[in-house]
Amino acid sequence: MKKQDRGLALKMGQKSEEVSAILKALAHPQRLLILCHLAQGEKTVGELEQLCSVSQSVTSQFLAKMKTQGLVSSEKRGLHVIYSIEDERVAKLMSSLYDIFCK
Amino acid sequence: MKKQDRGLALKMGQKSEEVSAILKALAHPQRLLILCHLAQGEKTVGELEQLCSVSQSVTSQFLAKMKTQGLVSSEKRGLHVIYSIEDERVAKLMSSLYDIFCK
DNA sequence: TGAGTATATTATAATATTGTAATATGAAAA
DNA sequence: TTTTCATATTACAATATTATAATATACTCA
Repeated sequence: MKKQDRGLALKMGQKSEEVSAILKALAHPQRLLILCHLAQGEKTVGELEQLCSVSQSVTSQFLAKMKTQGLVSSEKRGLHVIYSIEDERVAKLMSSLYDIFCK
Repeated sequence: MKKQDRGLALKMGQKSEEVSAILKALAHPQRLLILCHLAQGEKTVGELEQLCSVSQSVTSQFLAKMKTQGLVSSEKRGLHVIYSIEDERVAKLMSSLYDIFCK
């Protein structure tokens, strides 16, 4: 094993709880889609429901959990609640996923 | 929404089942660690057990499932079974995760 | 104020994942 | 050929996730 590789494994070991928790949030077809749309800009709950074909309740539950995790943030604007990606690492990850799986 | 962004969302929509299934495989602290070590080169089951502090049974179960998914492959060599990453996209993803979360 | 709209919350059943313990297999060494 | 070592498999209890349906909140507008 090369020196730099040992470093990689070590750092991953320290972070594996945090990183796997984030991956778990993305590890659902419709949550992944929700984040994919949010990666392109803020959206209301209703927009996400339609774009991703997820029920009102599930959309709201998913967003609430991801907000608790600090992955997204929300802002009330009139009747609507607008969500955006809060964790920059999630934004980067979505971009990598696009590069790896969709090009 | 920009044209290129609609493209991104569309492609992600088509792929979201497959991609989220792969993410699910990584979305566990010790499986992530296993893949992190495999990303640095082939390893025996016993090596992975020790490197990741996972029981024999669980290590084997995790590897079996990831093999069924096509993410890793195995080869018997003498007494040992050696695993490696089979899906190049997983290797790329591990590398991206390192860049995003460990730098 | 009252109706309608957008979102959140709760309870719950169905299903999936996780970890443990015990046992099985199969190759190599003694 | 029996033993030992490395890995795989199985059964199962504990826990977590998912989706649905029903209800609640809270804001806006007539």
